[in-house]
Amino acid sequence: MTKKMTMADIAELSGVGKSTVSRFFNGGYVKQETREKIQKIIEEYNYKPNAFARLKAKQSRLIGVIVPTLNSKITGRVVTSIDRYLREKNYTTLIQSSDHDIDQELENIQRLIQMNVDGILISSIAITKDHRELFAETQIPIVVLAQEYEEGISIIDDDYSAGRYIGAYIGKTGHQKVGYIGVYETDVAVGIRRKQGVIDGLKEYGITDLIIGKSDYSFIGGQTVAREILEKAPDVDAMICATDRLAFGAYKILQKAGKKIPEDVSVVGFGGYDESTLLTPELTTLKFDSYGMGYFGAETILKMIQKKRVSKKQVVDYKFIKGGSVKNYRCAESPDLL
Amino acid sequence: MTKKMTMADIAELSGVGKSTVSRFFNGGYVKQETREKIQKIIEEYNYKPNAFARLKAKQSRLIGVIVPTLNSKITGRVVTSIDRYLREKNYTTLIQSSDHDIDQELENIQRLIQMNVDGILISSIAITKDHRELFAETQIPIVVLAQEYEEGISIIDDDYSAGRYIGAYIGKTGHQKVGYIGVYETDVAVGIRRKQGVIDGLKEYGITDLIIGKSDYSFIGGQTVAREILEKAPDVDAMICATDRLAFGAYKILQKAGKKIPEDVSVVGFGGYDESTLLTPELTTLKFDSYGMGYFGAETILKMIQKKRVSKKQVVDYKFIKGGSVKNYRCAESPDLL
DNA sequence: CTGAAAGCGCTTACAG
DNA sequence: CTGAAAGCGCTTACAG
Repeated sequence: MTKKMTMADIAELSGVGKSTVSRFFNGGYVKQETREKIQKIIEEYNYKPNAFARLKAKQSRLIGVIVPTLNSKITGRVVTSIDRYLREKNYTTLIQSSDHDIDQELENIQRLIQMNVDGILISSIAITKDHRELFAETQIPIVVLAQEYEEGISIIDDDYSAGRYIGAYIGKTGHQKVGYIGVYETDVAVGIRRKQGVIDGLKEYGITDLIIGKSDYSFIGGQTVAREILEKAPDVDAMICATDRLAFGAYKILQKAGKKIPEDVSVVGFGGYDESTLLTPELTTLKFDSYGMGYFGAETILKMIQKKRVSKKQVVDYKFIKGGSVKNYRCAESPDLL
Repeated sequence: MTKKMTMADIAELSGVGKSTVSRFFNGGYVKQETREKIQKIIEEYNYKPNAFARLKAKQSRLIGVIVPTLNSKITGRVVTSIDRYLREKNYTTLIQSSDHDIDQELENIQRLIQMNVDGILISSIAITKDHRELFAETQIPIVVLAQEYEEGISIIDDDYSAGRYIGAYIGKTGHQKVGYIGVYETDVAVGIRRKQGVIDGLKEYGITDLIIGKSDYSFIGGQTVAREILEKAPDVDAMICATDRLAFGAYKILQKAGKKIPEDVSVVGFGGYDESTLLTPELTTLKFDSYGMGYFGAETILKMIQKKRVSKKQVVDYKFIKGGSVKNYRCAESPDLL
């Protein structure tokens, strides 16, 4: 393959028409004998068809994946999972990052549409009116990841239920003064639903007066809000953090302030990063099935392409991970009761 | 844009020929007046040309980026940086993950070549004979990231020097029995050069007898090797880890074994992840400039496309990050001397 | 089961 | 400065 081979070259070398070579690749009728001749040439020259030249094809076998950032543990897991699934099924994954910028995200959507992808998986931090308009205009199947999307298909974490679980856990263990480090409400899944779950979970145990702060998704942001909470409520005895990374920020600030975790302040997060088990004490957290989200997302988009039936909304599982960062006030001598 | 617009549509709507619209996008001669007419229609319909239909174009304005995994902090930084630079310059980044599989990586290279990308940035964990053959066959500019590539252009971390720095640091602080948690030697940069630097740095201080273990890049791998070292040399007083993630594994094992860091065993890594400052004690480590690597890689590939001169090898900087995981035996009362 | 021909959405000499 | 025409590497009816 010293020069780039084309389908015409392969056709000539194998002594067949190029339509036949095309059919060979797209699963059309080709006699076994012809098939073998083509196969031989392809292997000899290591030929791979140019996926982008399939201008007229109904299917491009290209799937676009849009992520808010390439810098996140969770995103890494989701995309890895998608890519594995799709590659297995002979699709090519086109990954685009929006770098937390809505305009860039909209641009990415348009670009992928123009690129004639067969489907788009989008993990957005917020579905805006512009998104809805773009989605409505196109025929291309779209699956929204991690955010609920009423007008279409989505795969979501069970944010409300997870939040409620954690809220109840903190209530049940006898905490009194609770701080919440959340994210902005443009992110409906995490900023609203997860938070609401936490609030409702706490309410079950009579805790209604919590201190709520908001942050972006950064380590620094977590620190800033933790500091604010500590100033407003020096007697805070628990910090619930919308993500593990925010919890990392809380750890940092609490340590600096000379507060012991969990003796003085309990900390809990959402995420279940590997690193969390290394903290002292290990972070109590809740792990969403990110690989599952990627898997179901990929599976669903392929089903949609094949016009199969898919559920409007699929909810992926989560798992509670008990670390040592939450104190049990109710039952100090047997903390494993919970 | 209820249907997909084509250049022909835009041409018709603006009352010009489609060659003119094409020229508009590619910086050819277009009269100001005509330019405005086209501009107006484009904005109205929010048209974006289909990057994949530029079959005949000399330039596709597509740059392929191949990474070993999407699951790494460092890779995330590098790719984010590349994507920002390229987007700024109006190029589209096509990210492909090899998922630590050489065959998949080779496939990715071929696929990108067939896709007619203008250039390829490849961060490989190993350059094999197959790589060299593929690279030699194509005319497409290629920049290798993180590995030295004698036959071409590369951007590398200064692995030897960094290793030597750390080795000398551990020697200087008076350690005696040193374990090294490295990676396999197929990864020349980390598996060989970084290790050699460590060995030479230690030698400067008379330490020649170290216990060397090898691992993949995983948390679990780090644990396994740390355990082995501990068995072989219960009196080990320092563990040098080829990456922070491996150091995390070492922390885990040492904690389990009841060894205090750094009183009983010092630990040091390479990476400089944010999380490392959260460990107790904070991990002493060395941070490579991954954003710089992405930036220089992107800059270099564009220069190559424009047939400008580029250096064969560019070395990105590193920074020593002093945590609290290394004990200074030489001068225990003023540990900040170093 | 196979090939010639038209067409996908764009770019590029070329003639004006 | 602009447009008609040919061509990029593929796919798809269609006729055989």
